[in-house]
Amino acid sequence: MSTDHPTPTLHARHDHAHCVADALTRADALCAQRGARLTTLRRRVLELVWSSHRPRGAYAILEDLSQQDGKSTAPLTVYRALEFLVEQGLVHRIESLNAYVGCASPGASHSGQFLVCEGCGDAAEIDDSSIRTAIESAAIARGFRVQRPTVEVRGVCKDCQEKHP
Amino acid sequence: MSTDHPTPTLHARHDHAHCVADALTRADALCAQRGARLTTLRRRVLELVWSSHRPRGAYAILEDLSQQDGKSTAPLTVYRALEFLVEQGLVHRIESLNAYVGCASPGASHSGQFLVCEGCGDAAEIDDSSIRTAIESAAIARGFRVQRPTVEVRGVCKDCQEKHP
DNA sequence: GTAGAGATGTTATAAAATAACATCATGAGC
DNA sequence: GCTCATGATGTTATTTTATAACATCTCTAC
Repeated sequence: MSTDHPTPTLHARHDHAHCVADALTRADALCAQRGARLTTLRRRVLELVWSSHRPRGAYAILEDLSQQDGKSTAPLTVYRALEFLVEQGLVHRIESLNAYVGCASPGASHSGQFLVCEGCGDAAEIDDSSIRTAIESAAIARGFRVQRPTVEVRGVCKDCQEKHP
Repeated sequence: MSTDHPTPTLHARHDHAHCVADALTRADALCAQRGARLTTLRRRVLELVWSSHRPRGAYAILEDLSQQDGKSTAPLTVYRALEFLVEQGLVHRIESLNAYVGCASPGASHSGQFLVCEGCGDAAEIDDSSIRTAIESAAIARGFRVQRPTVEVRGVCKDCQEKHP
């Protein structure tokens, strides 16, 4: 499932280096505050997840990791790091892509809503309260107790629409 | 990932045989109307998907199929049938489970919203207009064109809550 | 009846995820 | 500082999920 997207556009114009640095700093702070151990490996995996705003597969991250180190790493290593990062709310898993993406606002709510562009592959995290409450209401109406809502909307982002009119 | 759930409860009380027969009849009608070929194989796979209201993995269906026939079937056979059924809107894929479930109202809208119970494993399909419009509005606000919204809500259904208070 | 499209069969392989167990590192308590 | 227990990582093997490439069959339209 190598989804080769042309170029990411959704966030094309921003200072991505800053964006990553920011994410790492917030992760450091959050983990310190919680007494969670953001080890070197986990931090590196987090950085690799953040290397773009496109969800990345575990094996893609694995490759990066292996390449950086020269030696090859086992899948489990990456999966374990990802598991930790997801638990800490630093990374989200995009179910419909079997891939992972950095969380835009760790520490906060976490409804897990994404607009996934078919064009560029970017996944924009949103946190729309009306979606959240609509889901909650629908569930309550059926006596269903919500634990983890997943919203993944496939479509085409603004930039990609402009490119291909 | 063998999610062995105790017993399905969400739809425990209904006449499931009737439920399946109904689904097959509607599928026949829809495909006839569209000129789509609901072959014997595809119909059998549809029936197996409907064997419960729990999403079933492709390989589980494959096993059933092989067992029924004595001879073993190839995965691709099942995947191709499922692909057809999903295209026709007769079956939905639950992304977060890598599994398939019969569509409650084929031919109709198809927003693809599910309440997935962690207890019994049942996936109740809902079609809540306020969820649909909330997603649509959120997308529009960001210039995003929606193609396929996916909503999969993990939680605990009414019956399972009553069982484990 | 025949051609052609679409459906299925067959074999092999890729991609994604986990299991079981060994070893290593870190930090709390002494 | 040392020790031990806990948690993190390494290693090897395997399972689960999904697709590729190509051959053969089977309907349907003509």
